[in-house]
Formats: sequence, structure tokens, C-alpha cells
Amino acid sequence: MTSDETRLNPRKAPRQGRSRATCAAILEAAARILETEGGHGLTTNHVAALAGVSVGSLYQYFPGKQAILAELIRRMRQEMLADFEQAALEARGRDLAFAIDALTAASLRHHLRRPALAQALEREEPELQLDDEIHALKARMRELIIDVLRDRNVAEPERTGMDVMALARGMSEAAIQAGQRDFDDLQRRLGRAIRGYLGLAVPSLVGEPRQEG
Amino acid sequence: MTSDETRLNPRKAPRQGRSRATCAAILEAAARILETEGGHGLTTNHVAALAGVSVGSLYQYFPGKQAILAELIRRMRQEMLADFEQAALEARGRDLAFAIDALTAASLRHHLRRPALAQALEREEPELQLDDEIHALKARMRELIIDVLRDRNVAEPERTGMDVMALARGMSEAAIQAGQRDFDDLQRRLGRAIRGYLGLAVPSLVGEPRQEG
DNA sequence: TAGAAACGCGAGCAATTGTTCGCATTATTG
DNA sequence: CAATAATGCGAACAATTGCTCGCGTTTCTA
Repeated sequence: MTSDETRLNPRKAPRQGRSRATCAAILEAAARILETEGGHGLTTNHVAALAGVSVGSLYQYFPGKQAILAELIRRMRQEMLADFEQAALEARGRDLAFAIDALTAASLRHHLRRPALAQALEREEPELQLDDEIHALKARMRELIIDVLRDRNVAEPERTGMDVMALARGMSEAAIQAGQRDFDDLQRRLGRAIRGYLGLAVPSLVGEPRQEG
Repeated sequence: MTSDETRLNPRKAPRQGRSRATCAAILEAAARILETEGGHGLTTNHVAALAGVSVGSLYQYFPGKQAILAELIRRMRQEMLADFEQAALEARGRDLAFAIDALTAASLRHHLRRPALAQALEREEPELQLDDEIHALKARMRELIIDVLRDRNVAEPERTGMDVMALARGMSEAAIQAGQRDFDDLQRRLGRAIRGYLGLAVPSLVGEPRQEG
């Protein structure tokens, strides 16, 4: 049987400048297709055509379209993890509220860079048999969040971290899908949701009922 | 050009009992494939084979696989809306906390019935050019939530409703993906998140910091 | 500068998937 | 029980997509 390695990893590394450009063009074309047509438009011929290279060249570096997708996801996850590590670092020694702001800012920067691409990759991710490396990246991300919470005395950091990540992701996706792009507004709402979940004080959205039925 | 109607609607309605059974078998087979293999396994031949009918029969009732998917989504949304309408009805005259419980319970019942199917359909939905009917179902659902909030004096019910739906969806999806199936536990967590977002009192998860680094 | 290695090409074959059509079978109708 | 309509069938054709391979070109290397 063919292992994940064989199916999902680049076939060979480009050694010269032009081949690096070819690889880059292929990945960029795949990204653009995901943005504009979704996963169904992602065919090897289509990618190659949009990249301005031949299919032959494509197959020289990627064993198939899954490998292209895997590479895009890998990079996305790497970038995301780096952003979060940076945020966690900035928040060292600061309180929970500060850490939440730093992390939500990192998350939003990530989602707002190429909104449609981020959405598409997250949608395709579960369809893929995940690479060990991608698994590891996601695990480190989770650990990072959990540590931030644990260091600040949050109860049940594992489950809390999972819930907080999940609700933030849900809100970000929906907002971006709806075309919202106002960073500060989004961050306020994410912050409210997370603080609220944790039981921190949050200004109420509920007014006094005027009258009853 | 072929309209959405042509592409997404059933081709003709079954009139006899056996053809109704055929249609049902096709839809059920498609559902099972989505559950076990995801959207990529959903091919017309595959569906027909698993349903125990011939492709010819399949095409007699559905113009293509998109139509099958659209029908599954339509039914899912109809069911969901019905559940929510029922919950909103039960909550008539009751306070916000009660309404939240009723609605989250409805949502969870929906997600827990066939977890993998619900996930798969929600993932496939955005790839499809949505039917007007499906759009309408989603709009009614949104209106229902907004009305529940507005009736209880929640500020900015449109945006609040959107955020609350989004965070609940994010949490449900993640939890179910992680294999969690404990209804009461999930409802508690969803309730906490929603109440917290709204600024209602929620027990804190944050302990007093013991000491500083 | 010659030989080797890396790279790029795209026609074309292989494999998969989508769809139709004529005919057999079963139900309905009058 | 005809006549007619509804249903079911699946081989076969069409379209799409995946992928290879031989050959020409560019870059590197010694």
C-alpha cells in the first residue's frame, strides 16, 4: 500500500530558482482556485493551467492534488502556529484579559489575510487523511492555548481551551462568510464571547423587560 | 443555461410505492456515504450501487448528484427549522434563560441524531449553489432566533443572534468531531457560552492567581 | 565547453465519473 | 384482461480528471 508520505508529501524538492518559482506558482494557483471555486474546481490540469506550467511539471513536484492541498494546509497551520506563539510570547506575564486579546488578534489577522482561502482550507482539511506533521502542528497549537489558560488558573484548561477555540472559530467563520472585515469590531465580539464563557465580567446585552404578555 | 431548478430539483415525483422506496433508498445511501466517506465518495454509480438500484433509476428521479445533495440539505434544514419552531413555541412567555435552554436542546438533538451526517451536510452546503428554498429555510431560522432575542429585550438582536448561532455551531461541531456525545454536558457548555456572550451571570472558570512568576 | 543533472513540456493514454436509452417488468386503469 | 403508464435495469457511450513518458531546453559543474 501507498503510505501517507507517498501520497501527501512533495515528490522532490526544487533545486534551481526556476523550479522554486514553478512550485510557488502551482501552490498559488491552487490557492486561488480554492478561493474562487472551492474544492471541486481543484483539478491537476486546472491548477497547472492557471499556474502557467504544464501538468508534467506539476507531477514532478507533487504526486497528486492531495499533496498540493496538504502542502497548503501545512503552510497555513505553520503560519498560524507561529502567529499564536508570537502572541503568547507577548502575553507572557500579563493577565488573562491581555492574553485573550493577543490571541484573538492573532487569530483574526490570520483569518483576514486571505479570508476565502482560510475558509476553504479549513473546509477541505477534514476530507484529507491528515499528515503526521499537520497533526503535530494542530496539537502544538492546542497545547499552547491550554498552557495559556492553565498558567492563569483557568479551571479545566483542556476542555475550556477546546471550547474557546471552537466558539472563536465558529464566530470568525460566520462573520467572514457574511463579509464582515472590521478587525476591531470582530475582536470586540470574540473577546466578549470568550470572556463571557470564562465567566469574566462582560457588559450585559439584555435590557430590563418593559412589560409582560 | 440550465437553471438551478433544473440542476437541483428532483426530476419527477415518484407516484407508486416502490418508486418512493427507490427514492428513499437513494437518499439514505447518499447519506450513509457522506457519513462514512465524505463528499468525495458521493458518486452517482456508488450511490446507486449502495442503494441497491440501478443508475438509470437514480437519474429518473434526480438530475445528478447535486440534486441528491440538495434534497438531503433541504430535508435537514426543514427538520432543523421545525425543531427550532417547536422550541420557540415551548418558550413562549418564558424568560431568556429558558428560551436559550430550549433552543440549545433543539440544536443538540439535531446534531446528535446523526452526527457525522449533520457535519458532512454542513460542510458540503457552501460548495453547492444554494436553492432558493434552502435559502428561505435558513432565513426563517435566523429570523426565529432574532425574534426570540428581540422579544426578550436583547440589544442588537440581528448581530447578537448571528454571533450566538455561530459560536454554538462552532462548539457543537468541534465537540461532535471529538466524539463527545453527552447531551447534558454539551448543553451546559453551550448554555454557558451563550449566557456569557449575552452578559448574563455565569460561574467563573478563573481562580485567584496563587503567585506571580 | 562538454557532459550531466535539473527542468519543462504537453500529447495522449488510463481511470474514474456522469449520463442516456432501449427494453423488460410491474402496476394502474377502464 | 387489454391498454397504458410507471418503474427498473444496466450496458454503453460521453465527459472529466489523473497521470506518464519521451524528448527538447536550461542550468550547473568540473
